[in-house]
Amino acid sequence: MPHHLCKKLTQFTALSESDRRAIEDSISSVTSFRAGEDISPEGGRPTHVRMMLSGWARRYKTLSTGHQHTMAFLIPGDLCDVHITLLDVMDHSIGALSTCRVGNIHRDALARLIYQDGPLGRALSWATLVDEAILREWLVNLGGRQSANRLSHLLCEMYLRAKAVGLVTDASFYFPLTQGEVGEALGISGVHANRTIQDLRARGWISFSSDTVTIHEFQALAKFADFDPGYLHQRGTREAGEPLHIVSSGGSVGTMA
Amino acid sequence: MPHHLCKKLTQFTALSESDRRAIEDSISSVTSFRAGEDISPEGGRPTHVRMMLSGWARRYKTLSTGHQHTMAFLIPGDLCDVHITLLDVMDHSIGALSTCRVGNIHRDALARLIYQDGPLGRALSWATLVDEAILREWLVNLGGRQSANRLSHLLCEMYLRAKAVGLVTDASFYFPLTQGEVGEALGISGVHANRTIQDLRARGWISFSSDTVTIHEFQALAKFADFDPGYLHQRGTREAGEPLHIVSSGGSVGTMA
DNA sequence: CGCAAGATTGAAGTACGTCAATTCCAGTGG
DNA sequence: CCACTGGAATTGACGTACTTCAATCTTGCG
Repeated sequence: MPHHLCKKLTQFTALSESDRRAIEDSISSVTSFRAGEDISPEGGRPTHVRMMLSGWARRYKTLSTGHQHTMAFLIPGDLCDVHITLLDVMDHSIGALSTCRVGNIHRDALARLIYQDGPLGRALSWATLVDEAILREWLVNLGGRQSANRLSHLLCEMYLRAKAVGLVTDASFYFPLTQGEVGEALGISGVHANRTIQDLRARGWISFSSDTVTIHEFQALAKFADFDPGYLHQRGTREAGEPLHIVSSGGSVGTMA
Repeated sequence: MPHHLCKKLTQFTALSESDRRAIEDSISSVTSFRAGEDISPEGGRPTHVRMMLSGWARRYKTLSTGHQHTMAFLIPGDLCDVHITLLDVMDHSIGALSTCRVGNIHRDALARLIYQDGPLGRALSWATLVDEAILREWLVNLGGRQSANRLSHLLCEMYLRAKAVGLVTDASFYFPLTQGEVGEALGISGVHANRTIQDLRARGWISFSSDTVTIHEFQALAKFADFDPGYLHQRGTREAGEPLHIVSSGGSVGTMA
């Protein structure tokens, strides 16, 4: 069932049927979590790497003040604890933001896949490096922009990432976060997250309904956020001037099929 | 000459003489840069990975507003562009903060070292994962603490990292940054960086003289910063309750040999 | 000695935090 | 069908950490 991971990896390279099966076969079991539960706690020594099958999760740390800071959002197709193939101890936690199902892959099994010489190994390494690039971009986003631009940037990223695994329909995608959780990712308080969301909503660029965001004006959002999709290293977003998502001519990318 | 890298890797695993020679032999040339010069520009497609031999550098991005944000400091023993073994295009820049010498390693040569099955390959992968852990910690630092605590955290980290490669003498180490550059890493203005530094100086925890910092009270600094060295995954800082650097009893760690 | 870059200081503005009250809304039980 | 409930969203008022601008002072260095 790991459609999403395969779809994601396809951005980097073509996968053979046996590669797909190798991923499939590496999943030894599937576990479900409810919103708020820890999938993998800080200080733990997990023997298995998790693959997100459905739902959203977050990578976070808790400070001694009690504040929690989210470092990454994990959506279907993302791998959780890849580094524990070498690093033994979790230096942060993984928590479920919604009901979610995760596939468990033994660390040795993943190590065999990722360190093998071939398309699959390189594709998995690529995915890990992209995760790191995303982390760098979050750091810059946090350090260099103010809240409204920051939120715009986050939404642009999640939109493209969701799209890459086929989870965007009519410019809308599942977005199960409370405003407080948005704040924990942007480094702002829940109250200010609310005001920031209202700002973007008043501009007509986005709207929410229950657990779903809709991006009405991707262009405007991207420009406002100074969003350059290059860091996602998606096929077509960076190579030799073929701007797939950011186009200077008119037309809302958000409404593309 | 890559003493520093070898010393760093030794934290993770013992290296054989042939491993050391393999690293040594992989360096095809050495280049020097002056402060302010770009070692590797954003958008570039470098064929070589750089290894810091001497001096300090930074990993940074430039926003459209002109603001630059530093995502990492690179000191002797650090590798610069490891991800370009797979990611082709640099999505950020590497810039020299002081005069520095870097060794050039062809991306294919590094790939052979890092993807090989054995202690050296695992040690290099470990170093890459630690860099990522540092990045996560910076994100949390930026998002969750205010400037004085943030600066304290940064100084604690750089102190331990410098120490790990043998660059700390009597609680002092080379620190060639201007206050403006400190600000670019902490996400604050140069003016505020100045006031923040004065704060820590007034508390008697640190002092500067020309290009050198001295950490007078590592303990106090670490406590103030809520600094937990676990993320550095250094030998002895995390495993089975043997707190090497953070001890609850008295005595300045900063003055240890 | 003199210059330029960086460090320092002051004053005034702004983005965001905190606290606390109110409203909204989905789910639950009667 | 409705009243009840708890969590989340929203709003207002006020405090504060930081920014910006601009002046002055230090320091390294040719």
